[in-house]
Amino acid sequence: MFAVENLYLINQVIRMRQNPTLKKIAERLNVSISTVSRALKDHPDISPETGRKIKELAELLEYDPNPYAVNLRTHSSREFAIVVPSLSNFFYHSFIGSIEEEARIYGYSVVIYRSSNDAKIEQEILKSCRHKRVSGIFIAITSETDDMEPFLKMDVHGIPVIFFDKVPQYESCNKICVGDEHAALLAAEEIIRKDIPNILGIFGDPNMSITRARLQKFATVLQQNGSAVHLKTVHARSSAEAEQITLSLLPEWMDKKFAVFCMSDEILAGAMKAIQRKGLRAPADLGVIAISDGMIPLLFYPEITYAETSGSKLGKLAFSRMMRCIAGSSFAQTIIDESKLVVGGSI
Amino acid sequence: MFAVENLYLINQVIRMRQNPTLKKIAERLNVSISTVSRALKDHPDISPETGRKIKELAELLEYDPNPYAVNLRTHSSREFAIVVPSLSNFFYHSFIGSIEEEARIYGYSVVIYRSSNDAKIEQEILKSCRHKRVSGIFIAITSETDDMEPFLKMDVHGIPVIFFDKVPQYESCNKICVGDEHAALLAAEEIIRKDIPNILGIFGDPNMSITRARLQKFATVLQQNGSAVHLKTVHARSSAEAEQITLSLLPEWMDKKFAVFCMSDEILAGAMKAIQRKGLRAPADLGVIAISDGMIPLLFYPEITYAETSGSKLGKLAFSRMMRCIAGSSFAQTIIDESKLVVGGSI
DNA sequence: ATTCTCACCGCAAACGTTTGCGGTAACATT
DNA sequence: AATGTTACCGCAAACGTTTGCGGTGAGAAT
Repeated sequence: MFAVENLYLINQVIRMRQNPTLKKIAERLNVSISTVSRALKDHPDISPETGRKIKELAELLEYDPNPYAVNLRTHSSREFAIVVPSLSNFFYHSFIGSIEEEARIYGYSVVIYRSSNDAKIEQEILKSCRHKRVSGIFIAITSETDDMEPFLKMDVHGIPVIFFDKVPQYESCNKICVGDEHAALLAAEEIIRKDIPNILGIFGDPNMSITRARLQKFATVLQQNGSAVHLKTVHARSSAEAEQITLSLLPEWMDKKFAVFCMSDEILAGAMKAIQRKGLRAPADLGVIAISDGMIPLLFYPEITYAETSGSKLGKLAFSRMMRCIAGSSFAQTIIDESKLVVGGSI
Repeated sequence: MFAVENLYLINQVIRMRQNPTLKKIAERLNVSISTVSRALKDHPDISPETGRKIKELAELLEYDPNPYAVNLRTHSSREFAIVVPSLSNFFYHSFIGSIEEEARIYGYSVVIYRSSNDAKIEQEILKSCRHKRVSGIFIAITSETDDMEPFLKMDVHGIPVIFFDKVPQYESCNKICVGDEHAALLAAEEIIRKDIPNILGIFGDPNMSITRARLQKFATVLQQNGSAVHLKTVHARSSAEAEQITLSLLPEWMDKKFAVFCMSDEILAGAMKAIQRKGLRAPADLGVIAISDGMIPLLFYPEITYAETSGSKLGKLAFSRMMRCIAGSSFAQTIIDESKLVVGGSI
């Protein structure tokens, strides 16, 4: 008596614990597993009658195919990986958010990896992606990544790789980048429009390609403008350094009409701190303009005018490129996302 | 001749494309699959000699077990899920980062899901987690989540759930929360220490438990302090609303010695905009103090004094709780993370 | 009555692991 | 010489799916 009750209980528990499988549905309906499998995907070989019954029961039991079994059989994971150097960055968040949104629609899930800007960790992540047979990889590489071989290996394994934001030099791969030149152009044009003669341009690490691109274009546009614009450029490797530099430079600019240009959010944060510290206010005492992902500029009053580099737009572009790769397009392409000027009131 | 060459090529490609498996290693070494499997996990039944050879070859071929096959067999995915209402939030980033870091050490990977604060999507995510048999779930629930049933279902399936930050009322589950009361206490104490008689307290949506907790404690501590502190509390549901309210209230406070308390980063951002707009400066014109995750306060000069609610610390706590659950601890616990005061210069 | 179509369905192998169980030598114990 | 022990290793089933192929019965065509 006790034993029977016990067994019943155990069965109950097992029933509860286990997800329904094809086999269970098949047994309940006295058909074969293959029939159930086919019915669930509307295979023409299945009669309408049988199909209906199977689908009804599957619905009732909340059947969902076991993704691991499916993958083992078909090698398709319906899972994307996004690899970024860091998560503390508004740009990547909006990128991730945008990919995630699209992926949901197509029934994919998204795994997010953080390389901590460490090439070693990046390698490990790539390996794990290979073994997990992800459907595709979106990656912003670390600043020290120089070996393309792991990425080519992905290709051999049939896993498409879309580089975004931080992309390698290597030509024939899919890259989706921010329009560095275009953003710099927009900022420079706004400065010219406001007719400001003196510019303090604060840029990032001169070794980064993004710095070179933005600086070069920014300088060129200002120079091309007939009137003599005086541009002084400095480099800061961190927010704190940007603050320091700005702080030490501000005094000598105070007697002229001038503006500060910050090439990134990080630098903007530092520069704004120095500006506040000196008790200055835009746009009365100076102009401020930046290239930004669009969060920091909104924290100040007046809001900072900036050329936006939109992560979510980049995400959409990257995703559609990815889908094309999955559909079989083997051809590599570099897409550059144009920027747009968001006018605050700081210049 | 051509055919032979062709075949060779095809074989090459196939060799390249396919990850090494137990079977391949076994064939190369003329041993059985079981032996390889056991050797790779140092099973005592395997002779040192055989073990060495197998491990060497496995190393050479960069063998890694196919996670899908392993899961199918063992039902262990070594994969955690983190579910958050939104990604645009510094607190969640640092939480995610911290979980991810720990997980890497233990050989787990992390999937991040975003519920968009929508209970429907949250449901779907949970279902997908169940079917993927994730090893565990960290979740900050949406504000509309009221049904505990899906979570209990997880338990039945043997998937531990750790609630963090936004947790349900329900008693017997694992919750890791920010010490709302403690943070409010720290802020209030600092205000008392600075001997400021008038306080404008800006709080969030009065229906949120977090608001109630912070408000209640904050008010109580101020009241308990013998000297008569005047506290006016207002509620804002967004950054913009906080700005509006602050803007309209500031004029009437200008003639007194006062401070603004912001219960969150969102509100702080709005309030600071109003303060800048009025041309006021802390700490000369007014005091500013907040409860924050620690990013926004650093953008201003002087930096805002705040009681920190650390996502990364919460992550560490949540992770160790998770590991204990996986190890078999069935007992539920609520952990509250104490806050700490970070002194800027705004009060 | 024989053959041909078709619509419908099941068999069985395969994906790559893990693991209980059983087997075989070699050597030590009676 | 028979038995026991020990160290090593392989067989085979199972996890849940997908899919090529072959089979059955019913009706149509010859």
